[in-house]
Amino acid sequence: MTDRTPTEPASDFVRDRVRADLQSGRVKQVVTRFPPEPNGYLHIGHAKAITLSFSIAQEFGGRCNLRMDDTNPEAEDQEYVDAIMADVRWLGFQWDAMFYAADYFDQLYVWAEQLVEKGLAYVDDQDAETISATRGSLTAPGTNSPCRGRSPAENLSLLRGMKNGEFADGSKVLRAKIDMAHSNLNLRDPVMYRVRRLPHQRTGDTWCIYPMYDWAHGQCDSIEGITHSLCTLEFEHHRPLYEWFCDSLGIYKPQQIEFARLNVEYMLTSKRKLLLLVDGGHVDGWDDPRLPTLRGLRRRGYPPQALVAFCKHVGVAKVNGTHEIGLLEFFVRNHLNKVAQRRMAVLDPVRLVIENWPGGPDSAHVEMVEAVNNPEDPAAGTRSLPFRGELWIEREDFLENPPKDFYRLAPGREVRLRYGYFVTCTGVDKDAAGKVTAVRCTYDPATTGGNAPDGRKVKATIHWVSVSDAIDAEVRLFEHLFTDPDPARADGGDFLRLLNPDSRRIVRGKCEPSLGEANGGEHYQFERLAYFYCDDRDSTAGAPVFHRTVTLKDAWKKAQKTPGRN
RNA sequence: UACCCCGUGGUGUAAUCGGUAGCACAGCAGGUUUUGGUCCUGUUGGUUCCUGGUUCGAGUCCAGGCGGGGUAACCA
Repeated sequence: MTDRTPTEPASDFVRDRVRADLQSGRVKQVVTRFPPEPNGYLHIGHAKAITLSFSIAQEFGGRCNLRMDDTNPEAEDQEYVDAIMADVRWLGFQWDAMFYAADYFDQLYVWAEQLVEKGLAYVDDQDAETISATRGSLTAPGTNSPCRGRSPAENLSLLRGMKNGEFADGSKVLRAKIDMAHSNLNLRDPVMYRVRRLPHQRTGDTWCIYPMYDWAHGQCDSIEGITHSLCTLEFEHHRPLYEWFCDSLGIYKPQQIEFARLNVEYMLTSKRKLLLLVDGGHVDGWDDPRLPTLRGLRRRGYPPQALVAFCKHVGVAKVNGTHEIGLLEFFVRNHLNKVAQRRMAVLDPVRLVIENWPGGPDSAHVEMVEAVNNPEDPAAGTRSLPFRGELWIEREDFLENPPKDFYRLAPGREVRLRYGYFVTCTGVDKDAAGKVTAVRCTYDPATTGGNAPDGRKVKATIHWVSVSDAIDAEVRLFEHLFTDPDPARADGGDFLRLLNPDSRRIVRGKCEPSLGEANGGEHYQFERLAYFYCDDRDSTAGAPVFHRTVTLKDAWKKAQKTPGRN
């Protein structure tokens, strides 16, 4: 951690434990770690684990390592290692040290021989199916392998043979000798090493035997002096084995503490399901803005600070629950409100014609108006915008027959064009089908900048963009990827049926000219609409692409939906 | 039908050694406002899963139920 100043620790069962260990003297300096397997991309669930381990170290003045749990070369790849490092940094965390489980393969092997010599591990010739079949079931005990009685000497020579490549892949495994009838299936002689002739991204062809998770994880933690090994609930049953290995080896034994993984409505974090979405072409890739991957959320425009604030806020417990997506969105809006510059853009344009504009609506007469960049941040300054006799306004900001509580534009009604003038609707043009093609109005030249010298009020202020100055931009409007808040509920591949067909809608927006210079990676608020992120992948010079991050709260729209349904 | 973990308003979480159930989001109602945003104020929701026990006093301790989750890869 870069900042080692202890901050105010929150209160939860993990921190209570850490505090107690510090007080009792069992632990002098807290050391945690984040141990991803480099076989996939990080998602919001990992963000919680990362935030937890890193911030606990930070709060208690300790250290936190990043460790690649690369014990199975099958699906692991350097590409993922790089992506994971980048994502952790993006969240704003810096590890004190970076390690790889593969760095400990030599030590692990030495320890394996020790266990063999102690008679606590043996080489089994049975194949995978047999081992699985003899493990018993949840309710029935397993049965001993015929190889279980081999002598330490024979096991040692067999183990060396495995290591030296004398046996075919899958023909032999090293197993811990514990108890085939144990109620915890993880203790029914778990496999420690398998023979697998695969090049490892870090150790190359050095090894043809690779350690299993259980045989590696605790010892890696031990070597690094991890004091609190935080992991998710499904590893609870592994803790006894984690401790059995450390105890049998007589090495330092870290404290494993399990917590509930993060679940958020409308989001899926299962690696397998995410893979199905990507491989099935249901999304554009691992960084699709609709995905809960960190890379996806980044392109959606979710600021890392908001993600971390959310993760800290939800806390940590042992109950498996699901968070409302609204809470996450609250943190996103909360952050963006303070940092995003405001701009005007019209996404569903209809023409507003100012009949009394000097020289006529389509005259070259133009006036520059000053607009505030961010009312929450005076330092963001102002910009000027061209105002003319023909403007684009949002189609939904005009209603020919408005309900009583609609106070935007309607025949005879006066509203303010933000930073521009007060305009009064004088009529409407429609096509043969009855669709509004233009809204007509007159403006009050005395209301420059949107200020009425006589102090009269208008109920609404609407946004606009000058027709002849507008730039077109591709705008991608995202919604939840699924129609059901709990897509994981559907088992198998069924969750694909819950995909929201409207999760991405692409429109051409009419944007104020300054948006032509938007750069990838920038966050904006399009006033009265939503927060948008200028995509750094698809935007090109002068042709920005905007991603809707999250809409602004909309009291009007909500009022429309709730009372009479919608 | 084995073992392990868990059970506090709609959601998530808090409550020093047992001592009034708090916070955030959401909801609702006002106020401010050149964004129906932000901000400010007020406010509705809980028999702390149930039953019994210990105690002056139980969300907290004990017992028994009920409910939810997890676990049977040569994956992690």
